[in-house]
Amino acid sequence: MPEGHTIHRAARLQRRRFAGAVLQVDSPQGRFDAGARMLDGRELLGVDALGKHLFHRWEGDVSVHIHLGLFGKFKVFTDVGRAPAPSDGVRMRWRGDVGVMYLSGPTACEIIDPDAEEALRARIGPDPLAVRNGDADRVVTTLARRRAPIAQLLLDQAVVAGIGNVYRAEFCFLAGIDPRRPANEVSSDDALALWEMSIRLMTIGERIGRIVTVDPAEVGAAKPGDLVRGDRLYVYKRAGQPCRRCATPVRSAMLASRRVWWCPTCQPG
DNA sequence: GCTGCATGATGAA
DNA sequence: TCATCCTGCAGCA
Repeated sequence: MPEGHTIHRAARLQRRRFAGAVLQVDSPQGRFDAGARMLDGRELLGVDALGKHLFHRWEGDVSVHIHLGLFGKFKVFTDVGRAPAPSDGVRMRWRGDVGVMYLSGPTACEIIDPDAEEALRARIGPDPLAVRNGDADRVVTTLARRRAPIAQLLLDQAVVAGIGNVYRAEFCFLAGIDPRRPANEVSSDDALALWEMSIRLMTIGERIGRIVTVDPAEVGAAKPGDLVRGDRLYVYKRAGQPCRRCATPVRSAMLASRRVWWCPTCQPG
């Protein structure tokens, strides 16, 4: 499910499997009929991701913008003959010699022109999975200037791109910061630590395809991929359960209409 | 079968 | 801050 690591992983896997292939494109659901007709029979040239946005580059200078939103999913089937029938909700389908891909539930699936793409990219902040020079400074500076709760800003895609509700709660835990603390009261060292852990942990998430923030050594595992469900996160959705570090019950609250979790002892206000 | 919820984001008020 | 859109699935009757 879709935080930035999911999108970047999807982009990488789609690139590997489908780039260079001529694809049959349609929209079983019908809501992308016009776009699908335009793409049908073209070669997919490339796939790239920025934050939670993904772009498909097609032969003939056509780009498609995808945003999975909360519900969107890509499903890829390697064995063309054995791909299941698409569900009613499949917005876009690809079929080719190399595989089959179904996209369902996206917030956005649209042909995008260069100007619109440029405008979109301009409002996306630094992406921990696509780091550029100056990104760390930009994030630290932005956080230092804003009074909104730190956890709220970590979800703001103009501030940092790709972090979602799971990672933001986990990063605040690992930094020892109460998620409700105003961002301008977070030290620049802590802000930098948040940025650097987002790079480290989201990179792991992109590689293994799931969110793991718990240090494997803490639960006697060798690597993040070995952690079982239930051991992978410190605070997300663990309200009332004991903190893994200090046993204090994990708390939760709504923050700008999204729920956030934290340990009141490890994350003092 | 129905209800509510979920790792997201937007536009109106 | 609220309503709305997007889909699938767990939990319940």
